[in-house]
Amino acid sequence: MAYDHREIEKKAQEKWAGLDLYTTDLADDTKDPYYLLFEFPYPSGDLHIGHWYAFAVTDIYARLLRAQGKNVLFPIGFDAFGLPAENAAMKHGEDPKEWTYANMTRMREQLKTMGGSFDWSKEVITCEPSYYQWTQWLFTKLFEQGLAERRKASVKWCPKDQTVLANEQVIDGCCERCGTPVEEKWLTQWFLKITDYAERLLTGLDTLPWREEIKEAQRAWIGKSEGAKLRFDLKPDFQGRTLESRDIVSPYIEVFTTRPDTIFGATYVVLAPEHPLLSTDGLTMSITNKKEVEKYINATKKKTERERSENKEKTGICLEGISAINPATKEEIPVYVADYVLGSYGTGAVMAVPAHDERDFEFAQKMNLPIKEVVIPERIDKRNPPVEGKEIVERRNVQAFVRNPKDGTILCLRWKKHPWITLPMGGIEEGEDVVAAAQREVEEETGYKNLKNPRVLGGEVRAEYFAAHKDKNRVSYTTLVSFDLENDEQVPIAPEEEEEHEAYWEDPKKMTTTYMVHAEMDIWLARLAHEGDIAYTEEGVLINSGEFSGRRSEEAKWDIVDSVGGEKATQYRIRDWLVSRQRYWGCPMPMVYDPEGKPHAIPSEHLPWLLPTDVDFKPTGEAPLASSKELKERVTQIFGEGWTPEYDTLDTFVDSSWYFLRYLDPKDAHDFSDASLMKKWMPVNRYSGGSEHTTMHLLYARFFMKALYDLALVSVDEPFAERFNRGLIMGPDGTKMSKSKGNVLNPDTFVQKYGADAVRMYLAFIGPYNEPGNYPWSLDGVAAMRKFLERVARFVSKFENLSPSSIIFSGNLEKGKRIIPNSIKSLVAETNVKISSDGDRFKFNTAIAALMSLLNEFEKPLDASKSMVKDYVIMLAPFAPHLAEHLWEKLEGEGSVHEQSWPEFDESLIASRENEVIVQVGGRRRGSIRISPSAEESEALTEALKLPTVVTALGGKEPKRVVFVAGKVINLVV
RNA sequence: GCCGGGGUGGCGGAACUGGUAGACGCACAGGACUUAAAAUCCUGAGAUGGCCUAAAAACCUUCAUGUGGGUUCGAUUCCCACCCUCGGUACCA
Repeated sequence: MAYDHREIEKKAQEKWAGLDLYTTDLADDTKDPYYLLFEFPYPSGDLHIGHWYAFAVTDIYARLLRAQGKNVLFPIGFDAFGLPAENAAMKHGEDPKEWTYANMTRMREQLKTMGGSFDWSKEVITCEPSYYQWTQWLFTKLFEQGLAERRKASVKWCPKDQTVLANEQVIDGCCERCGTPVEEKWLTQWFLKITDYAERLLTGLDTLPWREEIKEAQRAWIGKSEGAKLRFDLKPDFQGRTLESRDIVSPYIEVFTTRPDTIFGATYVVLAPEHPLLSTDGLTMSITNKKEVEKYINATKKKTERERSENKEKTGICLEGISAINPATKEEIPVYVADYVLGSYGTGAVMAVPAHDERDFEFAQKMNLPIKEVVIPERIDKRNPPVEGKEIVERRNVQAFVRNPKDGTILCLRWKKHPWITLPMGGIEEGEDVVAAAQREVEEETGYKNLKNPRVLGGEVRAEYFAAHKDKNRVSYTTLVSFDLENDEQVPIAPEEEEEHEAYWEDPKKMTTTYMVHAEMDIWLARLAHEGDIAYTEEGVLINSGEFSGRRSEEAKWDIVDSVGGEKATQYRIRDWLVSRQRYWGCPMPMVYDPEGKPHAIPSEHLPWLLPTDVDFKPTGEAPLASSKELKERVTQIFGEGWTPEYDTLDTFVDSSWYFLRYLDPKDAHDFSDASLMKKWMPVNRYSGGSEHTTMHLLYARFFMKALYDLALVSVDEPFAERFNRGLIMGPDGTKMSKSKGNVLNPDTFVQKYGADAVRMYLAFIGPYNEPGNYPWSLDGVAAMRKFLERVARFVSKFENLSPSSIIFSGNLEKGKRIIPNSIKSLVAETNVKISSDGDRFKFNTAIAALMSLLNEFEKPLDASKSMVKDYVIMLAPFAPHLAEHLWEKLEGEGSVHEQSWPEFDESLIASRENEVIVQVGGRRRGSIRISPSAEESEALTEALKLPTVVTALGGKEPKRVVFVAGKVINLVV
């Protein structure tokens, strides 16, 4: 063992603590501020490899930035409220608070072995009253703004954890934490109105330079759709028949649709089982099959989220006795209740257009409802596009898809004067049936006369093309008809047909959009795959749509909305954020209820509103706080008789939605944070975290920031300028680490054996840190990193006790007055630049590779000076902070290596470096020449022609052309 | 299904805006040191074929960045089609 990591790590950590290196002076104006944030940990008990990956690798960047002269804020804290504390409490009879604090103590110890440059003086702990006082205060501010609202809602309930969950915490119909299928409950709960900010959360993304995949995930989560709200009047009009005034009876059904252009094809209307209209007396009185409808509704209500999503088979029931009027066609259409329509989205009702919506199509097929086509696809032929100035002829066409049942081949035509392969095809004559027309065309063009099983595959397709054989532009409306060949019997073909094309049987695999000339081919292939049973859901040309027929669907959309008296409407998929939790170990909601049951915010002088301790937290389905006598007494004492407490606690995501603001002023007893510091330090420059937080935490934090911005409490409305998602460290077996699999690794073992430096460097070396991916933990990898560090230590030790200006020449230990060659100086400069730029992009793997390469060069042997070696140690310091500190001392460096500024270098060393230029002949590499980057083409050519390999490759010929890219390549084209 | 990543040696990965594919490292093989091992150091290596050999080195040929096409003097990089894989999402009208 070349060095004793235990000793040097301990010594280095003590030295840093003594020098107080990592307490950031937030008021310091002499340096640029840089706020580097990572997601603070939950105090689960033990530091695992994932924590190391998250914190130690980010620490590299913190140290790099400091060396480069930034005033870096790199804080740490604990997201300390949460369910595991309570579960541990129930399992082992511990106190959640004690459990949590014991874990934090343990984790702090482990974190210190990491050598991270965290600023502990700004530690934030969310379960401390001094912190949650401000969580509560911010909540009351949101409440005053009308952004916190109490309402009865159908909520997701986890029967195991005995609590409600936010929509985001339900995955595949199961609880995110424990995997238990969730149930629906109808409860009065608190919501934060994140939907009010949906649009701003969406547009705000455009200004952020985040990776597209993160932004896309958020956009999808917000789920904006633009469409229209349209009214379908009901018949009979039962408005007059309302029995009680509390019924708000609308004589119409309002639907939300993104495709108002398809309204002429709406052949029925569907209500969600939760639709309020279904519980109004007026409506129920008019329904003649009331009992069956009620039965259906009750049955769907009993289904859990999971059961609904498992069984996608559509069910529903018609409301007999009433009907709706399609406002476009004025036709009377039936009204259904079906659970494929969601009560919580849009208006809870849809107009069903089976021809152009897959779900409606499926339902209509099952219920035998009419399917009316109103949009047809449109294609402009790319190979034979319409030619300007030529006559335009419209016609109705038919194409025949004739299958030979014997071998599955398809009847095709090969054109003689044009490079076309087509199906038998032609125009439909006046009054002729499409099937008859198809049959006639097959017979005329191919001679086959006996076809069976005719099938019309969907409706017409509009296409524009130039019919070269007729010298005219055509607008065709084509129908596809499929047949099976009955037998080979043929009639003679007319000579003029014979002249145009020949018939042959083609392998169906060759029937592709590129092989066949038809512009409609992609649509035909889709229809053939579904035997015509497919809804056309895209844009196209309107048909059967009254005055709008013939117009393009997207273009006529809004005119149609106007004509039926509808209005534009925007819907979002995102729901309000449910923050009530029936749990103990969380931030108490700062609310009380007056004797009438009306909620009031607890005034700030009573904050923090302390979490009671006389609580039984066994799961009963009731909030544990309801068992606290003290809480009730407290409320009575402060607010008076008849006032009652709120027993729910806040979702822990509320705690973590603003912690980065508190880091700036963690001890402030008068405010949640310091306004001037927030102005200076926000937004966070770079936020590093896991991809699992892309849609929840990140959206919540952005929402909070925007809401606080509107309250003039903060000065920017986006919290994070940059966001980098990191990957996952897998077990040695390449699978995700989990306790149940028993492949969880404790980093302490590795730290003890190889040292913290080797572990953190291995993690940084494993792959790019700026993109999510999975990296298996490899024992050999850590050992290898340790070997590298030992090599560094051995190399550096050669320079111990030498005078500062000394150099070692060619591995020789003698001192000498030698000049270091420029090549090695350039390499040092290049390494310097590479580490900086790779670090900025979070590509620590290649930065470390550069450090390794440089050491390889130093050891080759080449010349190195003591000052170069000192620079090397400074560049190594962010990656291996302890060893670098040790080596710095060995080199008689002043102070701490972590106080040194990043080595300077001469720019010209990089620019003037002689470049290798690749010599290619005909695009193939034939050698290389060394030439200055400013060299002209002629010089490069002369040099290139000296190469024997080039001479051979040219074979005596003169190059036709020379492509020369200075400093890179010269290509001799032959 | 839809949306978004990604497919490069035995493995992790590298290649900035089209210009030496495989940096750096692991694992592997051979060698040096050693009584031996460990440690350390040196060397080798995408595949294929050829040439020369006792064997190797060196040299050369061809094929190689998921598959098939295209653009280009030149493509891992750009375009089209497809396959696979990972992540997100799912009756959102």
